[in-house]
Amino acid sequence: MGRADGSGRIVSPDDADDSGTGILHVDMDAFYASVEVLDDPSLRGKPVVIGAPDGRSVVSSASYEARRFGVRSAMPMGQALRLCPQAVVVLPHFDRYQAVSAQVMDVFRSFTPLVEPLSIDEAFLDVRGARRLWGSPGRIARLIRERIAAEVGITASVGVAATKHVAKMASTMSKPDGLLIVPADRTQEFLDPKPVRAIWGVGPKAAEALESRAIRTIKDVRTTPPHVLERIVGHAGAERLAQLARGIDVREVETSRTEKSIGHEETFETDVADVELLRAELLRLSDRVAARLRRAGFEAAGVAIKVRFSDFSTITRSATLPEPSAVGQRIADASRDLLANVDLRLPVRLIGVRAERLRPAGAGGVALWDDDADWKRIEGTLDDALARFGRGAVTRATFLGREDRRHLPSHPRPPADSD
DNA sequence: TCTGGGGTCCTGTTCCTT
DNA sequence: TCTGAAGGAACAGGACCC
Repeated sequence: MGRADGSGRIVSPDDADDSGTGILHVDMDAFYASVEVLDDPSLRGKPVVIGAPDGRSVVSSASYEARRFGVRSAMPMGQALRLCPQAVVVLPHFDRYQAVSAQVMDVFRSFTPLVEPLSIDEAFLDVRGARRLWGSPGRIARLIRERIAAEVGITASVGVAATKHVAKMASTMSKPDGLLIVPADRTQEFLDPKPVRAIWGVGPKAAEALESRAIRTIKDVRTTPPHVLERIVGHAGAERLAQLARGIDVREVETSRTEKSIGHEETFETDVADVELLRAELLRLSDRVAARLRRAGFEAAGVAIKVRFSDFSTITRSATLPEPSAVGQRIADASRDLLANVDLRLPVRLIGVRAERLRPAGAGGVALWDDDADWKRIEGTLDDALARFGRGAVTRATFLGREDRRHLPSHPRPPADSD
């Protein structure tokens, strides 16, 4: 979601050149706040702030009326209300946002199957194959904006370009309720004067590091030698920055994505020093994580916990599970073992559980050996296998994941030809 | 002013295996 | 049997995004 207040908005004229383009980035304007206004028209024109009005909450979304007072997403609610005391604070309704999001995504898919949802309120579209049916990318962008306004009742901003990165930058600049087209042969002139902070992936830290070395614009990035860039942002970062600064972005619009982790975390209303309370909270969070794993048909091979102390310092601890699981108690046991090795020198402000290295439940299976080193592979969990062959018959076992192999503790490596 | 909750990706370190 | 190098996996932490 955009965080700016809409000043400095740039939009394309109706007859704008869209040659060489084909990637759209569509972003709803102040999405949560817009949905609340849609559902309660008396909020229209008022500074609306989404979040809990008290405690330790932060702003999830703010209407453009609120943004004019300096209110931004992720700002502590107390600070937001000092900036804009007349703001109407509305508790979030995530189910409703999901439903509206699905409606919007349906509009996208009526133009092209190549839709990559980035989050609840934005997506990339590849419309290069939709020209014959719907017209040029610029025309498709206009149609999409019209249909979202007419059918859903909220506004969206759209960036049109030859690549995902430039399309995303363009939609951000056109906000709110705008459309900005960057024809392919004007990409470099579009990029060059922009601040480094405008590059997707350059946050406050990287921007400060770059600016302290007089690298302030994208043109500066483009003309900085690779080894200098690498010293500032690391190998992978330098390579990515150098490419994006030249308008090169080879990433395709990906229609399917598999989750890599599922987690829950919670900030306590007041800091907690009681270990038993922390352990109880880990069980509750583990149950929620496990339920989501099962719903999604996944098992986790690893578990991580996160502990944030009263001074806001944060640590994480992670471990590999004895075997992949989607059972709350197993995840909770592992989480509690991890917590036992944390130095609880300060009261705890936040605690979280995350299931990592997800794999389809039952996929991969296990390989089992008997004493003669004959081995069999079966689908399912180790428990399934032991039930089938008997505990005594199995002397060695290993999980056979799709991309990796993890060994049971105290079991040796499988034979070299075992896969 | 006092910092949510959901994630992804990258880097450096350590440990294990070959 | 011991040692060291190389490579990979696991782990911890941080930056970043919405």
